[in-house]
Amino acid sequence: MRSLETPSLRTAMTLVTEGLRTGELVTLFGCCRVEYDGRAASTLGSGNRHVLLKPDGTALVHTATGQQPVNWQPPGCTHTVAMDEGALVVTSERETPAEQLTIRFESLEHVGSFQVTDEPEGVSVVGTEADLSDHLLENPSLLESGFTPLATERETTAGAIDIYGTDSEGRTVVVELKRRRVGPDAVSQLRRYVDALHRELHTDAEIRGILVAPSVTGRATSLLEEHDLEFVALEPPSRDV
Amino acid sequence: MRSLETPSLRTAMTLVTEGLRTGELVTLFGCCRVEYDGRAASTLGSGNRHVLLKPDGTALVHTATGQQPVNWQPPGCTHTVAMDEGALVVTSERETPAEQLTIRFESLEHVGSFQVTDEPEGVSVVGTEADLSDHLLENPSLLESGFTPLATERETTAGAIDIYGTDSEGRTVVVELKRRRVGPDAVSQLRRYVDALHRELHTDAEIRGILVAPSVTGRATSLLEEHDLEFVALEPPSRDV
DNA sequence: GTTTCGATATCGACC
DNA sequence: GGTCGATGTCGAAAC
Repeated sequence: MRSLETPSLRTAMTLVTEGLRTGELVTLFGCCRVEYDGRAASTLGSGNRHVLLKPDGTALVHTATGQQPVNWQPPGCTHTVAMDEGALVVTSERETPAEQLTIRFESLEHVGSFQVTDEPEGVSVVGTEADLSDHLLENPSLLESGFTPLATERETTAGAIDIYGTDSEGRTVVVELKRRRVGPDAVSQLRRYVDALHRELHTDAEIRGILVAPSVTGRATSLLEEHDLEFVALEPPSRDV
Repeated sequence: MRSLETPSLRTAMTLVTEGLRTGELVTLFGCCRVEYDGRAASTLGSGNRHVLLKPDGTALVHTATGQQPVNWQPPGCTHTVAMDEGALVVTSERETPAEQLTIRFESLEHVGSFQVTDEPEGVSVVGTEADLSDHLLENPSLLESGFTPLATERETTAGAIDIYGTDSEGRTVVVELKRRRVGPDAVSQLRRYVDALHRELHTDAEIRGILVAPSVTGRATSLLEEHDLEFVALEPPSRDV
């Protein structure tokens, strides 16, 4: 680990170069301009920002506000650093798609380079759609009495159905799960699966489509009624509600 | 600006407390465990991570890999710092929805606090869907000869139509724009708008639905044909293609 | 590689 | 505050 307060740009360049070479995580804070050109294009005028360069090729530029970086480059990019016309220029670029991020520092308040230990295990998240699926498969009556799940991720030409099964009267049931409140997009998704199943099964028999989520918006409710689809309110498990 | 190498946890707490109080951007690098509980729940074992606390209440926890933070808290949260059982504990929490992020440092390699100047102007991005819309409105024949735009963001019960107009034969045209390659979701969106317009106009006359994007996936192409919708290939402008 | 869909999506606009 | 749709969405899994 090495860290420098108010370094000269040239000194910082040496530290950043060495940090990138040895696979460390590099941070910079200072006054810079940023330009991006690739899938879109953007420019950002001079100001103080925090820059994070990861050993996997990720680059992030953060201002004082917002969860998202104001500019970034995804993993797999190549970081380079150089002096140009008195400025410290950090570039991060990739091909496919061709895009380039250029950060031009005119002054620096801090630069650091840090060794990151391997992650022993990743983050484990509870409360996802997969958990909701498990919960429902273990307790099919949460959907309705007599529901029998037959398959998960059942493939159709329109995509994979979350849960596929039958109801107490033997009708086919298509279940689409969402871990949070749903809008029109989820209704359309469910409808595509029901339509696809009608075609594939070559049947005139009723196929029920049921959207399972904590709640539903008004416009989505209208869409559900319009297409004879149903809604069952169900929260993801393992939440301290 | 203040910056400390391998600070004691207690010294770091003082610097972080002061940085949060004065509205500075605070960074920490060290060995920590992270827990989150709220919309979902997650745990992350011990390891070296980079933590960024913004004056707007954003918290970000980054590992060596990935563009996205491994844990985070959105803007508007309240950051607090305290010592607990020999560890430096940073918490970030909010209500509505109730969620809390807890970062427990057992050691620190660096802590810093930086003043961020106001952004004189934000980032300006070129190549968005709005640019594609402007481009098409200025050159309607890019869609097809004889196309006449009548409105943008025309409201329907299903949502707003990107561009609404008529073709050379006076038929109503619904245009849905996407700045990048489209999948089935965009086709469903266009279909909802065309259906809504049929109902609202109380007409049996043909309404054409045209999806405009750089390209389209196979399954989306099938969906387009299935519902008698059309596709026109068009790139967003201002890209150096 | 492409395609598809989930996400603690985030973000902005509008109501 | 809720709703809706865009995003340089990101990320993973299936193919």
